[in-house]
Amino acid sequence: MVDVRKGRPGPRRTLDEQTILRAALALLAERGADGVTVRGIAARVGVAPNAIYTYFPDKAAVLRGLVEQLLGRVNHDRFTDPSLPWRDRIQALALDLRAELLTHPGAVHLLLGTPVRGPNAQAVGQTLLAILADAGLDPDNAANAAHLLNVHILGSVAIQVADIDHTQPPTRAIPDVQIQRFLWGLNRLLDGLTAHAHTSEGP
Amino acid sequence: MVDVRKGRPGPRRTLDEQTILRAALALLAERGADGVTVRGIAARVGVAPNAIYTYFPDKAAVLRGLVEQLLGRVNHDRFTDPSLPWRDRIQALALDLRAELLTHPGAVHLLLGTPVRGPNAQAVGQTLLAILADAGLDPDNAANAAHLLNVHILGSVAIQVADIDHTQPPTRAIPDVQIQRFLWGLNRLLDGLTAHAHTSEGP
DNA sequence: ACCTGAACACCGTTCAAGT
DNA sequence: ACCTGAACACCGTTCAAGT
Repeated sequence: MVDVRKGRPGPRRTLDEQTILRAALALLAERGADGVTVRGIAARVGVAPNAIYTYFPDKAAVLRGLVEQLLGRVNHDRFTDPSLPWRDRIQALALDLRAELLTHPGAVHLLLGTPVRGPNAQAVGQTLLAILADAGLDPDNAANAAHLLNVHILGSVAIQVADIDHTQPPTRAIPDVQIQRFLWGLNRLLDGLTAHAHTSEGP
Repeated sequence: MVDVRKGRPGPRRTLDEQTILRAALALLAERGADGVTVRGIAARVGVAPNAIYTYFPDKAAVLRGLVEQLLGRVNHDRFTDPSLPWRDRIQALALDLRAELLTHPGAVHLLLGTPVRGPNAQAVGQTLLAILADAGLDPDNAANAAHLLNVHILGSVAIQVADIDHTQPPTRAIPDVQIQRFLWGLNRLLDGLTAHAHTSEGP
């Protein structure tokens, strides 16, 4: 693909950030959060362990990139249509995020262990804020509500994952009770937001 | 202090579970979650690393004990008095738990990384259920609500801790904004529970 | 600039042995 | 039963060196 002049070795440019992050994501899926290892990633892409440090300053940076990659897989643009009821849109977005996090066991621990400030994270946050504005919340309340929803989604998944684990990654059995509890809580929460939005604005 | 007969070494019984857990708690306070190490605990109590395995089967068991120890420090009995408004009691309990978790940075990651099923954890859960029953929730709804509150408390603290870190453990600066957001969310949530309790029981 | 080999300072855990 | 010394199979990260 790229030009290979005559000498073989030297700066071979076999890697890039995306390749590393893909390997990390695969490792996360296969071996869980503890399986995401600098040495493991390096081995998977066929390189010496310290070669990773050419692309990332340290492991924490790799994990931040991994989380970003994960959030990029959530298509939040689907929920911007203001003609749909805002409750439905938030519920759908919450379910999507939850599902994406549950697909990669241990991803939540990364989410909760690393400050999430990348572009994809902000994009999801903006979508959420827009929906909440449609719901009639002023900016301050919308910010609080977005944080509250974040807490509920991440907290729910984290606790669910903590209670399972011990088993192999291919735990695909979908616990129906868990999703019911998640939705029950989400709806109580949205009830509370509705009530607050009504008291905030006049009759 | 203890009797030293003639031969010095042998089964010296210098340790017990409590001593180990106290050392682990100190380590958690001083060095954060990653600082809680089998070797570190052993060094702190003056013993070879593998001596710990006489009292705990593995590190995970030590962490479970540590979390239990932590939950034991929350005096939830104070909030059983049914003459006080249930909202106030839940709020006080939530603030207590939150404060206890924030006192030991990294404790939340242990809470979220390990299934919590010990007696102290169950006791806190029972107190919460009792208050929710006083609020007029039937057992099913009370169980869901207790879980929801759990999620909010643990999730809030986890996100807050994740956004700080990087600094030394003695970060005692109390962020006022964080507690306001925590209470705002908690109150939205309680609003939602109130609304649901009213629709559940007749007029 | 990009990669490797070797090393450093750590981990959790196990095993054989001593008392 | 309780503890130690030594070892195993790992970590993340750094450093000097090669191209």
